[in-house]
Amino acid sequence: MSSALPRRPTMRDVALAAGTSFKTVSRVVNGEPAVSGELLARIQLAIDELGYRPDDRARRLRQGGTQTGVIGFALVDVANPFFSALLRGIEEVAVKHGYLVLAGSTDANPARENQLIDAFVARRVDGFIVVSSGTENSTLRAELLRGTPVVFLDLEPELRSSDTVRSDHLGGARLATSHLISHGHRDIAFFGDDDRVFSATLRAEGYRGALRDAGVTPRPDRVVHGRHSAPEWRAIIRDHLSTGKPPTAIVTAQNFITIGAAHALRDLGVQHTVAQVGFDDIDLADVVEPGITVIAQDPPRLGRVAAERLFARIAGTAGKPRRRILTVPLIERGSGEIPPPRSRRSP
Amino acid sequence: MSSALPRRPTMRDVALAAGTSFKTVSRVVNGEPAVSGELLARIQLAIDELGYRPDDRARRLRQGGTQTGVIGFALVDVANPFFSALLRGIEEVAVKHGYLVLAGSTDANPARENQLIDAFVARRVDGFIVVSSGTENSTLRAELLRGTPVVFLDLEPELRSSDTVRSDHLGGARLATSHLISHGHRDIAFFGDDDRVFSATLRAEGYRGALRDAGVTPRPDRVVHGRHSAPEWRAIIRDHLSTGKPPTAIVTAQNFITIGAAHALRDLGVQHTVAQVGFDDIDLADVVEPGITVIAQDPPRLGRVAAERLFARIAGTAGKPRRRILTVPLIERGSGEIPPPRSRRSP
DNA sequence: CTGAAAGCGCTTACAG
DNA sequence: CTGAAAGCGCTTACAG
Repeated sequence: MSSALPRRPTMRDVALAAGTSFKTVSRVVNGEPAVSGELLARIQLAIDELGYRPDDRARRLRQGGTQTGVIGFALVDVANPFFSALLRGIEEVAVKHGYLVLAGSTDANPARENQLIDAFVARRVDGFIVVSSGTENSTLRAELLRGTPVVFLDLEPELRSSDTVRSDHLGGARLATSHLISHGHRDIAFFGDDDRVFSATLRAEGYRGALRDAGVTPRPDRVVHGRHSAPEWRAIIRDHLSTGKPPTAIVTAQNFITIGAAHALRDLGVQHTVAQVGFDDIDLADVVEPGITVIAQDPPRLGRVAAERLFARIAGTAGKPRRRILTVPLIERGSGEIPPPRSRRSP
Repeated sequence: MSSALPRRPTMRDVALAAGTSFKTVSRVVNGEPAVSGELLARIQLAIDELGYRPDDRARRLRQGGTQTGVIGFALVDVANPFFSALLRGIEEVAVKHGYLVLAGSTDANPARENQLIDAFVARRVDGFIVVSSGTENSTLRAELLRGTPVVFLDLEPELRSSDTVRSDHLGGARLATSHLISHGHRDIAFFGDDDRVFSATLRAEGYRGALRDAGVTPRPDRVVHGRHSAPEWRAIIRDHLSTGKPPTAIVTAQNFITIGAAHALRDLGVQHTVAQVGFDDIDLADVVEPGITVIAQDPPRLGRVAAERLFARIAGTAGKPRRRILTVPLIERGSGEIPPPRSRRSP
C-alpha cells in the first residue's frame, strides 16, 4: 500500500538531463542573464519535462537564514468569525508582501499557545502575530527579548514594550453601558469572557466606569465572567434573568455571549422588555426582532493594521514599539434603545 | 532605524560556549542517550543561556526531504464561516499529527489559486487540501500527476482519480426543494453561487431534479447564479421577488445568499408569506422570525475527514483514491414550512 | 558565458 | 562516550 512518493527532481537532475552543470541551472532558475540562448532553451526544456520546482527552504537557508517568507498567527479559535476575519485581514497584507501565513488556534490554552509558538520558531517564521496576554508563555517571552518581530493583536501583554493593535475595549464597553444608561437603565448586568483575558477585564472596567459616572455603584453580582460556548451562555443568562429581581438591561461583551443572550431573552419572552447591547457585530443582528444594538469592531482592519506593523518590523523600519488602539462605533438597532419598565426608570 | 536582528545561535555557537563539538550538541538536542552527565549539563546550560532553538528546516533538509511538518489549505475565503469551520476541523487533525497548517484564500480566482499552490510547493508542504475545481490550475495538475498528497474538499476536480470529501450537494438541494414542494409550492426560485463552481451546479441540478420528480418543468428564469456579497444578493433577490409574478418559495444555496435573502424578504415584508430553505446553517437562524429552515452541512466534520484522508495519504496507507460524500440533514425552523397563498396552491 | 569550490544548519553514517 | 567527514538542495563568492 505504502507507495513511496518519487523523489522530487533537484537541480542536479535537471543539469544531468540538460548536459550541463547544476550551477548553470541555478542561473536559469533565478533568471540571471548570463546564459547562452541554446543552453538556456535546453535547460528550460529539462525543467519542464522533469517538473522541476526549486526548494525554497534550501535556497533561503543558503541565503543566510532569517527570511522564510512565512509569518505565524496564533489566535484563539479560527471557527469564531471574529478571529477568522482578523486572519483574513492579515492574509491580505501578507499576500502583498509575497508571504504565506501559518494559522493556529490556541483555545486560550497557555500550553497549546506555547506549543504553537515553539512550532513557529522551529520553522523560523519571519515574525508572528499573536492573540495572547503573553504572561505565561516562556517561548514568547524569550522571542520578545531576542527581538523577533511580534505584534500583539486584540489583547496586550503585561510587558508593555511591544507592538500592539487592538480595539478600544474599555471605551467600547463604556459606550455600550452609557448608551443603556441614557435610555434610563440603572440596573445593568455584564456578561464577559474569562476575566484572565485582558480584553474581558478592560471591558468590565469600562462597564463599571460608565455606571460610576452616572452615580450608580457597580454590583459584583451583576458581573459574570467565563469561557463558554453560545449554548452555555444561553443557559447562564437565562438563569441570571429569571432569578430574584432581574436587571433591566444587559451588556454582552463578546459575539458568542451575544448569541447566547439573544436565545435566552427569547426563551423568557423578554426580548422586547430587557435591553441588550453586544460587543461584535453578527450576521442577522439586524434581521432579528428587535435588531441587536452592538459595538462593532472592525476585525479585518485590525488584522491589516497588525500585519502592516509586523512587516514594518520585519523590514526594520518600525521604530519604537507602538500601541495602536482603534475606536469602536455603536450601531443602534433597537435592542439597546428599549427603556426600562416605568417602575424602575431612573429620574 | 533598521536594526538588524541578531543572528540566531546555531549548534556551533552552543558547542563553542560549552567547549565541545557541535555533533555532541546535536546529540543532546535530539535526546540521544550517549552523552556523559557532566558534558550534558554544560551543554544544556549553554543552550538555555544562548536561547538556542534548532532549525527545523535544516534538520528536515538533511533528513532527506519530503517531510516539512506543514500542510497547506487553499480555500475560497477564510472570512466566510463555512470555510473557517473547515479550517478548524483540519487544524484539529493536524495538531494530533504535530503538523502546522498554511491557510490561504483564493476568492475562487484561478490565478490566485495557482499562485498559492505554487507557494505551497515551493515551501515543500507535505500535502495540501484544496477547495478547487482543479480544471484551470496547471501547478495543481502537475502535483496530482506527480502523486503529491492532495485532497479535494467541498468541490471536486474534473479528473476523478483524486481523494475527495464533500457534502451531498445534489441530495441536499433536492431535499430543500422537495421539502418546499411537499408544503404545496410549485413555483420555486433558486439562487446559487457562480455556475462555474461545481457545487453550485450540483445544487442547481438537485433543485431541478426535485421539480421534475414532482412533475414541474424547471424554468430557467427562476435560476440565478453568481458570485456576490450578502448585500448584493439582497438587492438581486429583492428585485427578483418584486418583478412580474414572483415565486412562492426560494432556495438559497449558500450562506451569504441566505443572509441576503433574509434581508430581501423583510425589505418587502414577505418573510411570512414567501417560503425559504437555505444551504448552510447560520448564527441566529433560529432566532429570526420565522426561523430559517436550512440544509445543515457539518463543516468541522468535513475538515476532519479531509485531513484524516490527507494524513493517510502522506503516511502512504491511503490506498486508492476515494470519494467521500457526507449526507446533509434538513432542519425545520419555520421559513421552509410556509404554505403558498391559496390561489397558487398545488393540487 | 560556464563551472568547481565552499558553506547555510543540521543529521547520517563511520571512526576512534 | 565523542568527533571528523560527507551531504541534504541550494546560492555566494572566485576562477577560468
